Amino acid sequence: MDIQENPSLIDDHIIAFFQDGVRMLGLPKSLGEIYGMLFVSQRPLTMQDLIDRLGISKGSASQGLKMLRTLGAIKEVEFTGDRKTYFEANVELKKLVSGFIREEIQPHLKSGKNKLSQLEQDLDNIEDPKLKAFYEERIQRLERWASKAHFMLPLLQKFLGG
Amino acid sequence: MDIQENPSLIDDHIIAFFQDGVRMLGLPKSLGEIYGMLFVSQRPLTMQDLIDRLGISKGSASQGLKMLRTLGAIKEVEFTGDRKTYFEANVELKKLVSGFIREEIQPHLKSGKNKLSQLEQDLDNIEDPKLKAFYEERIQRLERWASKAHFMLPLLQKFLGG
DNA sequence: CTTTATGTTCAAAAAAAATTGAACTTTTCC
DNA sequence: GGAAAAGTTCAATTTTTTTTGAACATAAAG
Repeated sequence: MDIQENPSLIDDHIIAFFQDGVRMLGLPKSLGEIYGMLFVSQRPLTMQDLIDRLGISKGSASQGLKMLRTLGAIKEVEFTGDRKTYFEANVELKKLVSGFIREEIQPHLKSGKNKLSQLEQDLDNIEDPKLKAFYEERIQRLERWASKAHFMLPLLQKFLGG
Repeated sequence: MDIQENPSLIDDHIIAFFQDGVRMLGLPKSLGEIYGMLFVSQRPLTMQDLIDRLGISKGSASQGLKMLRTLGAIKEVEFTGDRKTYFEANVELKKLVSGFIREEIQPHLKSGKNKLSQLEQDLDNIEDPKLKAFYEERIQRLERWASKAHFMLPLLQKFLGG
């Protein structure tokens, strides 16, 4: 077994934890690495810190930080007399969940709703009543699903927000 | 605007709906196509039906059906005197949700739990009390997240199962 | 036993997604 | 102004995921 400096080992493990975590959510691995690194840091870090420690490119770091900001998963910290922007992790689950819902789930539900309106219009062009009844049932089912998904989001937030 | 046979048009729209739907869940597009096709069919279909109608390969169809079966999203139907296996969609949301949780979410949570045990062990090797306290707080936080995720699943099922 | 229909498997190909790095912009400092 | 530091952008590349299709299995029918 290797002997290794402890904080570095535990940091690696936490970063790996987030690498997998974001994978489950369908987000790129580098997002997890960056967030994990910030999560486990006692002080805010610059983009260059992340590049050095994680061995990722400038482009990845910049894009990853941008997306994490959009998701509300990190916040910027400015120090007077220092041109660099520092970042730290938002560690409240509530914020992470609401950002994810807003950026990753809502848009899908919205586009799903649009598709459902289109489907309702499609129905008008079906003559055969039997066939029409069948499609109506199916589309209504999809609408019930969409509605449940819609009403579940606030519940999710409430439950994870405490 | 094109004039097109109606059921085929609406079928395409429903199939597209599921193509996007599975994408949101991180599943391959062909799964959505196959499920959508079955969802919108008034009678069970064979693998060959799916290949012909969707224009996908035998391999895709076979693998897709296998995965949908594992997810509990479809069921097999046998007709006496017919060698082929027919498939139909399970259209109860409850079944879809529980299959997805079982196959796609639980394994991730399980592996996350293992990683957390490892992290607790890592803690033992940290000497500096200040540092140790910091890491302890972070790991505890992750454990609270994992616990919430764990307890949310039955809620999800309950809410979506009605 | 041989042929044909049905279905599975998996290495290779194709497609999609993530990452890189070089060119570019902006800001600060001299 | 111009040099240097910090950061962004995006076309090209790499990596990962999905799909294909040919070889293989299995089982029924002649």
